[in-house]
Amino acid sequence: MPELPEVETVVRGLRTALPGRSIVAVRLGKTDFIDDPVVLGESLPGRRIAGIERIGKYIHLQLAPDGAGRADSPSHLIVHLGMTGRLVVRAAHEPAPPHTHVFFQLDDGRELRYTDIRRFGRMFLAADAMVADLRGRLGVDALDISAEEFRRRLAGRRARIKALLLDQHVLLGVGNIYADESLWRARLHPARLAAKLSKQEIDRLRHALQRVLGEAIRLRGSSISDFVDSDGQPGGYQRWHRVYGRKGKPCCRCRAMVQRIIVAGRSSHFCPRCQPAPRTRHAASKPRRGKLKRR
DNA sequence: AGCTCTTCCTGAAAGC
DNA sequence: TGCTTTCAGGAAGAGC
Repeated sequence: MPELPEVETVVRGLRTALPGRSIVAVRLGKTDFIDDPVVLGESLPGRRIAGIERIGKYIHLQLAPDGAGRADSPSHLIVHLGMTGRLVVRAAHEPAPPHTHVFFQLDDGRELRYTDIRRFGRMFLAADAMVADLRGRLGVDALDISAEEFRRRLAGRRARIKALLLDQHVLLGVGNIYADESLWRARLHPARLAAKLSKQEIDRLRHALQRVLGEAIRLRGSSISDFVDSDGQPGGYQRWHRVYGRKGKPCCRCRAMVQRIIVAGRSSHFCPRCQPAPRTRHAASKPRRGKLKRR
């Protein structure tokens, strides 16, 4: 599933292939994941791709100003890969895999293709203001966030740390795999409440997070089920997962059995020995004695 | 504020 | 063996 390292890998690949190319034609299959497929199909032909960047898990294709004089046409194509989305550049004559729903025919005989089995992805055209709005609603990129900013965003939050790591309004780019891997590395239980983490624990978590993300980018992402880069190649970081998908296997640090529980509605993998569970109020509280307050 | 549940979707894996 | 059920999850919205 594409998280920050996978999206970064795709963006770097697209950057070697797309800038300077123009979109000649657009062919669409199923379009229920596209905000306005008609406008997308009509306004992209003739547009030149100027650059590609990553906004969290979003892929942002910047389009050069419209040569046809339609000055008001949106100049940003935003793509979110969801769970199973793939953006691949291929020669136009090569057969496309099943569930390929968008074909951007390029002026060099190749095609940028969007394939998405489950169609959890999103695709839309955006004007400048919409991109600014998107950025404003989202948190700070997990790779860039400073220690101070990370502490500030977790301070006083009574949510579980796992929930906050996944919350794109807090931190950008982290999904289930890298949340679990970072928490293992920082030796923090996923159900710990953010407000109860010490400064040292928060700093340790940020360090673990950025290290895990950096290593994953170096290995071109994790391919669990569907992920491939813009050349169609899988990543390599899945071989280095320490807890994700390792339920029942020994912890790489202490040999205790890796467990899987649901935290914040997400399956969470952790080592019960390295990542001690928070004290629940239940277990800690003494039976109530004396008179109960009337209300 | 933050939790749980639901929805979207398909294919793999588990269960019978 | 072959069918049915369950599960996975990013994000948003509802309801509590």
